[in-house]
Amino acid sequence: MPKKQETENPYAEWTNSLGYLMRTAFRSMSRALENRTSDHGVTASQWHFLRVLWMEDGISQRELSERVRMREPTTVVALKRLEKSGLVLRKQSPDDGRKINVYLSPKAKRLKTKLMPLVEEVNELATEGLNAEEKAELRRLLQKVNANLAAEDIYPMLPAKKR
Amino acid sequence: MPKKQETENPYAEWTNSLGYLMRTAFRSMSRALENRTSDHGVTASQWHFLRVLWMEDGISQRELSERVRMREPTTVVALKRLEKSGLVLRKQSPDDGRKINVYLSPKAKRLKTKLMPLVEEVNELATEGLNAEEKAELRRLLQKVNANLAAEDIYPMLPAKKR
DNA sequence: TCAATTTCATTAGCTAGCTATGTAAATTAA
DNA sequence: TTAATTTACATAGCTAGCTAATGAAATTGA
Repeated sequence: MPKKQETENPYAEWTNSLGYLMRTAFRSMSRALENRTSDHGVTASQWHFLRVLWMEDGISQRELSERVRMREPTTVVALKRLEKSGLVLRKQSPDDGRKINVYLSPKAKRLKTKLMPLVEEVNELATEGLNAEEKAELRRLLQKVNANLAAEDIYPMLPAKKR
Repeated sequence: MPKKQETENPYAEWTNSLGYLMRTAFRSMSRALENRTSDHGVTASQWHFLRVLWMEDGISQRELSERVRMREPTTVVALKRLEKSGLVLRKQSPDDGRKINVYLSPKAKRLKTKLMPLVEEVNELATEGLNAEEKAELRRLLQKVNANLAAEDIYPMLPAKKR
């Protein structure tokens, strides 16, 4: 164990823990994002669902859950709110009566061009002072962490084969 | 912009976003942690508060909020639950009638030796396959992100001067 | 010295996650 | 071809975050 910093900074030990760093980084990013998107009536959580739908409009709720890596009840509740604010429509699948497909409203599609720059802004703020290699390295390392934890996680890592 | 991977993986675009990676990494770690600590009646959220108190027993609720970087109402509610499960005691400060100091119970102090290895296990699982330099780099980059976002965040970065 | 301001904790009420459980449609198997 | 199983969604009830507003003690300042 290197003990170099500890005398300078009494908090170094636990502010250096991966869990602490993840938690604070995630919450700070969420807050920064929501500060910007809330003017358009979109929360940080909703943003994650919308981003997937902008890529794959019309997928089922189950598929959507897998994409955002949230459990089904979380998705159900999130979609109810998105539906209430007129951003998505839910239609029963004609092929399979169990499935409900989720579609973006025109309003939600228009929002994409407004929201994307805001998110870009947050990403740039978050990675300010990092060069291109460092930014790529951060992503790579986080993906590795995700892959490592996927073993005991809910869904297989994407791109997912149907299990 | 390198476009190498995009043709291989249709999800590469948004699964590469910093917000997505942070969110999934944080939630996966929380779940992995809670899977292990729940046997001892401790949630992932409570863990963060306990860890600070193991370092600085007897600090005020406000100070505790700053350390874990959560808002005061979040801390109040978390402490109520910790108090109810017999892990902390809250005593009004004799010096300042507004302050409430938070103390660990003997039970909570004993828990430290049981919980620390579990958390260590999660950290190792999360960073499996990364060498020492990569682990250090991940921490360094996350700290940089935290520092960048601190500007529009709630509390000044630690170690904090009293503001 | 006492009125105004600041600080610390709290409450109320909201969104967002989770697990456990239920229900109906589709699929599998007897 | 009907009974059992699986799949997809929903509901209930919980913890954990947040903002806004309230209350009470301490501090400031006229």
